[in-house]
Amino acid sequence: MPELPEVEVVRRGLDDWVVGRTVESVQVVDPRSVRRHVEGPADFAASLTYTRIGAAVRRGKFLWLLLDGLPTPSALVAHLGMSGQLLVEEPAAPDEKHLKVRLGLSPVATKPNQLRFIDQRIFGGMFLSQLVPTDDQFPGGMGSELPWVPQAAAHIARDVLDPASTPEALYQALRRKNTQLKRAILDQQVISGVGNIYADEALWAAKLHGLRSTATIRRPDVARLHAALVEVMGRALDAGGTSFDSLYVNVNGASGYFDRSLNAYGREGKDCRRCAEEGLVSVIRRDPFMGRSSYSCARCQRKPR
DNA sequence: GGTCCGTCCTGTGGGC
DNA sequence: TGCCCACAGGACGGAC
Repeated sequence: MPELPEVEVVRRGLDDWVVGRTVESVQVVDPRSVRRHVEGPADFAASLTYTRIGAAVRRGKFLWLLLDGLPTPSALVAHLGMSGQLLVEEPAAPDEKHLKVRLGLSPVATKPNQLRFIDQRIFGGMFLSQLVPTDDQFPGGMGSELPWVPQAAAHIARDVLDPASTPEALYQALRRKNTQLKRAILDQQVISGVGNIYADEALWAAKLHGLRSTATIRRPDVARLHAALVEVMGRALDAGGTSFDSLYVNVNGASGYFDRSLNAYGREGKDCRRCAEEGLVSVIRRDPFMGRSSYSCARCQRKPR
C-alpha cells in the first residue's frame, strides 16, 4: 500500500517525467476510477485533453497536477488509495491487468509518452477539481510555491513532511477534537497522510496509547508524537527515494522501511523491542479498532483508565 | 456541528 | 482440490 513517503516519491517522479508536457489523449479504461469526477468519464477525458501540466503537488496522500488551458484554474487530482500506481511508460508496453486510465503525453526525447493509472482495488481514483485559495500564507502543498489548492482537497490538513506542519499546529488541532488519539491522527482534517500502520508505529515510538483522549493531551506528548511521525516518515522517504526506477514514476507500494523496522504493527504476541532493551518482558497486543486492528505494547503504552 | 460506522473493492489465506 | 468467507486498507456519505 502506498503510504505518505511513497506518494512523495511518486510526486517527485511526476515532477521529473510529466511536468511541462501536454495531455494529447485520454482513455478511461474503467469509469469506476474516475467516479469522483461528477460530470462523468466523457467530460473527464474531454476536459483534460490538450491541457498542459504545470507542476506536481502533494498534500497528504492527495496528489495533483496543476493544469494550464482550462477556463478556470484547475488540477488533475489523483489518490492512489490502497493499491494505485502511476507509471510512465512507452505506448508499446503491454497493458497492465488493472490499467484504469491512460494519458497520452506530448513527445519529449528520452521520456516515455504515456502516464498510466493502475489500481487493483479501486480505492483510489482521478478527477478534475477547481483551485481555491489556501486559508493561510503557505503554498498549497509540497511541490508548489502557489497559495492554491484543489477544492476537493481543501479540507485536507498538512502532513508532517510539509514545512508548514508544526507540533503546535498538531496540538491545537488535537485539542479542538473530543475523541481518542488514534482516531484523531487518522482524521485527515487533523493531520494528513497517517494510515493505520504509521499511526501504530508513531504511537509506539511516542509511548502513547491510541485510546488517550485528545481533550486532555499535553504539549510534551504531542511533541513526541509529532517527532515520531517525522522520524518514521522521513526514514521511509529516504528508503523509497533510493529505490526509484527511471522508467517508473512510483515504487510499488511496499516500503523497504516497513520490511525491516516495524516495531508494533503486525507484531501481536511478539516481544516489545524497547522493553526488551531495558531487560523487561512485554508483548505487543492487538485490539480491535474501527473494524481493523491496533497494535501496542502492554507495558510502555499504558491504556487510559 | 461533531463523531462514528458502513461502504466501496479485490486478492489472499484459513477453514471446512 | 476447491469452495466460501473473513480480512486488510483510506476516505467519504450518511446516520446518530
